[in-house]
Amino acid sequence: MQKNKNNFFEQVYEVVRKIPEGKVMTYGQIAEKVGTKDARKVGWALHANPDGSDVPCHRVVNKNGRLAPGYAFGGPDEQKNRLITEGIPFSTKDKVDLKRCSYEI
DNA sequence: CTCTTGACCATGT
DNA sequence: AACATGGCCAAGA
Repeated sequence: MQKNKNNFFEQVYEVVRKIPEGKVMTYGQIAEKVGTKDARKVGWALHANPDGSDVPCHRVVNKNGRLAPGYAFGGPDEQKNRLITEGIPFSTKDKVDLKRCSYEI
């Protein structure tokens, strides 16, 4: 067993990994779930996260339903495309319909 | 240890 | 709606 020096990462990854298909989670929500109030840490954790692994970062959006333009893995188009492919409803062209896909804890 | 940056959030103008 | 500021917290240089 390894020492969870990055327990925060582990928790974030775990939560994000558990997001079902067709649902998205906000940074603030994940932040609370991992026991913090700072959504920034969540965003930082995902950025420091080994993308392409088991963490579907594209299912993680901010509170405004906004994605991460320019800082995502391949661009907002890619993320949007993925979300649509996963079956995520969109409220607008660049925003996710949190009313329909908010995954509650 | 100090300073800067950051995939956020809330409020004010 | 867009821009600016403050807050919180952790990592990188």
